[in-house]
Amino acid sequence: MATRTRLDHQTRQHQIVEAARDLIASGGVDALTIRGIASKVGVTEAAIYRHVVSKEEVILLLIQEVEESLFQAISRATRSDRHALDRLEHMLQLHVSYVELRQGISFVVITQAAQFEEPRVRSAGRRLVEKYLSLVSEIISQGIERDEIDKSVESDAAAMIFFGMIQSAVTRWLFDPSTHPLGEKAVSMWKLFRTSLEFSDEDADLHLSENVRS
Amino acid sequence: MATRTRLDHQTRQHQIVEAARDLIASGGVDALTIRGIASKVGVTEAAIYRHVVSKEEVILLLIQEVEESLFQAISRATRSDRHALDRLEHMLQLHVSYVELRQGISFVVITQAAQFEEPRVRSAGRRLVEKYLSLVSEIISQGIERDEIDKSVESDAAAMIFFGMIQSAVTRWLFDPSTHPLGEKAVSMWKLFRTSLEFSDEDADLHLSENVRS
DNA sequence: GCTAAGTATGTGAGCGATCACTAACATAGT
DNA sequence: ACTATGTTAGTGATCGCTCACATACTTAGC
Repeated sequence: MATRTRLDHQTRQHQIVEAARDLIASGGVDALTIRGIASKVGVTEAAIYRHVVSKEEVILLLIQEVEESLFQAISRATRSDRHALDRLEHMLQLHVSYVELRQGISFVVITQAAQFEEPRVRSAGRRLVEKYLSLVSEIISQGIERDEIDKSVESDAAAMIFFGMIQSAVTRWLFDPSTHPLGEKAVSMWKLFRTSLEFSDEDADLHLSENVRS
Repeated sequence: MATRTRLDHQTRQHQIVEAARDLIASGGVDALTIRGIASKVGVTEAAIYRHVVSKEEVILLLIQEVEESLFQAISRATRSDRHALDRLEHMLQLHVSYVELRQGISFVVITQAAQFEEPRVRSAGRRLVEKYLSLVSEIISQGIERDEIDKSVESDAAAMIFFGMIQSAVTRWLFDPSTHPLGEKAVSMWKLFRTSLEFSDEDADLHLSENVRS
């Protein structure tokens, strides 16, 4: 028998989450099985349960991992103190790159969890979506305070449109990646959407001078 | 034993699709089983297979039914010859009402089908999404021709944002219907989005944004 | 420093539940 | 008689999960 490799708890858990991510990315949620994870990790099914109490925990860990890596990926855009519109544009671009890199399992996982029955999975998904929306909404609110975004804009509605742009781009991209490149669609949508955040003409002179001065 | 009721093929197929819709609406795609359908229809499992060759056919019939009923529901908004922006607003409102009435199984079904493996289900989902986007895009193009919408608007990008607004509203609503009423969210997003379609003093707008942001 | 005990990580086998689907047979409607 | 619509009773596959047992690694007593 080949030498049985023994790895510690933490490493195995990490491998499990990674395997889970791969399985979903390649075969959808239906493909996420303990058997499949065991096979990918290279151990038996029972061994998986040494490091995870249930399939539900795998999903929760996966959502947590998605949350951490996504916010890590887009953090570069959020923590700068540049113009709010630039931050949003950068954030959109980073998010799109993240989805491409991870084969679409960021919000796909979540929206599917939306109608899962397990209450914990459901609320984990909801928390992630709300956290994301809050982040976008916050950037917009700051932009309004700094007179970088029109003050008539409702930040919550704007955040939802932002979120929706990603959802629609990803949906189409998942159906046919080659004819609907994520990046290009995102750019053209952003080009249009940003016009609704910018100042309208009536206040143009006033705000222009204010911004230039500062 | 109670008298066995015998119904014709067409009626049974209709019952099957309706049962499938209910099952998904209440328990997600995982809840869609032939057993569940049989139970809801009130016959045995084997009887279902008298009217449908496979579970895949049930899904295809369901997508077809969603397509027909959705386009029927929003047709009132599209065939009028009113202002393009009014048509879009009306369409959004009708679509939202439709989703509420049908408990969210319009695009939820579809986006989940996006990562199904079955090629036929996949392409049926894609066809529906593309058909919807074409409809919205067409309205916008007409609006541009009639000088009702700014000619710098890319109709495809605008259609995707429109589609995304529905997706994000539904996603949030599915998580928590009471705190995120579909109609209200749609209205506030539309209020914002329509400003990017309306005419603006393009030259002024363009120069303003460039000056401010560089 | 050696060894015995204890613990963490593995395996193989299998349990009960559920899935989509089918075969053999029954009976209602034409 | 014939066909369409049912039923009962199963099949094999797969699922999440568990149990009894094996072995690698860590630690404590001497």
